[in-house]
Amino acid sequence: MVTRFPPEPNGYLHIGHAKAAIIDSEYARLYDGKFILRFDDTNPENALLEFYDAQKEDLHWLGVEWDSEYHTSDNLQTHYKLAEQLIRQKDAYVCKCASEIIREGRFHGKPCACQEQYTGTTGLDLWKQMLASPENPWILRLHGEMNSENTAMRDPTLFRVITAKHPLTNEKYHVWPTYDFAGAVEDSISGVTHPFRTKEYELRDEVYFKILSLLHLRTPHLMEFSRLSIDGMPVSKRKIKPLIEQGLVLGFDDVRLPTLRGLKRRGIVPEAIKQFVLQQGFSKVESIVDFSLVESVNRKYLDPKVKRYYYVPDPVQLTVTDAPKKTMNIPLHPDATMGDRTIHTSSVFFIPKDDVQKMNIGDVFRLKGLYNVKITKKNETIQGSYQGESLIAETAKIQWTTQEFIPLKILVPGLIFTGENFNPESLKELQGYAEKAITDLPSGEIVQFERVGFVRLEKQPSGWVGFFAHK
RNA sequence: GCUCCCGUAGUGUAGCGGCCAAUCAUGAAGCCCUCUCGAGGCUUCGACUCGGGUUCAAAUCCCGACGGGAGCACCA
Repeated sequence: MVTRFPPEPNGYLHIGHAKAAIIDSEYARLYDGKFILRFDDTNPENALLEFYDAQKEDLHWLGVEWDSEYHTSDNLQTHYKLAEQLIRQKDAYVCKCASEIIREGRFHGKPCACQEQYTGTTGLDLWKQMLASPENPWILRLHGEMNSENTAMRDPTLFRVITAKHPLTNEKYHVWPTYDFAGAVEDSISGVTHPFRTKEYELRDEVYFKILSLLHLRTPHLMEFSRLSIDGMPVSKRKIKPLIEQGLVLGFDDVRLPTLRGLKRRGIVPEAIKQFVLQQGFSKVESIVDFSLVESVNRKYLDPKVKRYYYVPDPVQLTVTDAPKKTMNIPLHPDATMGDRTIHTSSVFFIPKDDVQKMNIGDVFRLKGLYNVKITKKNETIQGSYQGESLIAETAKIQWTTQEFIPLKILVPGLIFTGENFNPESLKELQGYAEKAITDLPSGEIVQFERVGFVRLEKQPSGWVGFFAHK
């Protein structure tokens, strides 16, 4: 079994690409086959040099590995030869009509005069002229079935002239194959046995098979699956680009976006994406998945292996009047092999306002991992008294910091779209104090802030910032 | 408008004619456990779009309706 993942190098990869890449690579792995990465760079107006590498980086991060890679643009000479063959066989013709005329003809199922005239020897001649000079902006069309009920079969375009400079071939070529032609031909000649694609291409299957059969090329076994969409997280550049341009999101790696870079930045791990995608299976059923499914899978990966720290949102000062000075080694995880951090305490602490509001004078709570405190005064700040170290059942265990804290802002992503509209409330902020120990962590580390959630920490020039992944 | 695809709990998914008073996950509720509101354990809730047909037997096959999605580009 040979599969392939054929992205167009025109942007960063997103969860939808991930689904395709994972399905492709997993099938190949399952059947001990080969998996090819092919850049479908047949439109120089779209392809951008930076994205060849960016997409590879994204795939590496995802944990998708391929056996070989190449660019469709490497093979244009082959495509030209095959085109010639079709023209010679009178299965393709040069069409000089304006695009509106062509559109109308296809709509009504009526062929234009070019179909008869510009094929065979005459067609070959015109084709050569197309190749010779971009001054002849004609197209090459398949002689399909103009009266087919499947509109994709009404003499689709096979090649067109594009003069934009291509990131790899520069100005060497100006006649480029369309998706229909390039996709079919490349799948076939590169040895792909099972090309998977999303089901919006279904109507093009007939074109795909027709092209290959006219060319007497091997026919792969096409398979379709549905697009993966996440509720409130659109994937289309059409929707995301304006947001970036207007400065509403930070970039393609914004934590609210379902791009691989956005997900990574938010603290979603590749294993979770993979498992999530595999869980969806691949059927043709359209579904709009809830992001909570991703969160749940991710949480299960993170929980056993991520260090736990204290973060106090909306801190309120607590002074423990008779506090013993202590030096504590508090474990970073119930799994003791993950080590601990040392905290020196005095009489001053900070605890979350939310918890303070729920408590009254006389209540006893526990500074988690430290000791018990009884509230004696409650104003702007609160005062408490030391109540010993032994665990008391049913007391609230609250996370805390000492005066040795670092202020930390945590960005909390929400759904970036509500229906068709940008959600201006989609990025909230948490202000609070984190224990100093997190500054020893490498930038990019994901931690669990107890009772808050999983957060990816990033060291920026202006200091540490947290990105909330999920509870 | 025309053509194609799809339709199982709130969400995602398994099911491919009898093993289905329908699987698993997620979610919600409750209990247990735990020095977290997380994780783990247990329990509960919750679905075959509708109407016909074929069959001894239908979530599974056929037809129709309804609902959703896609295509009708010189984009992939």
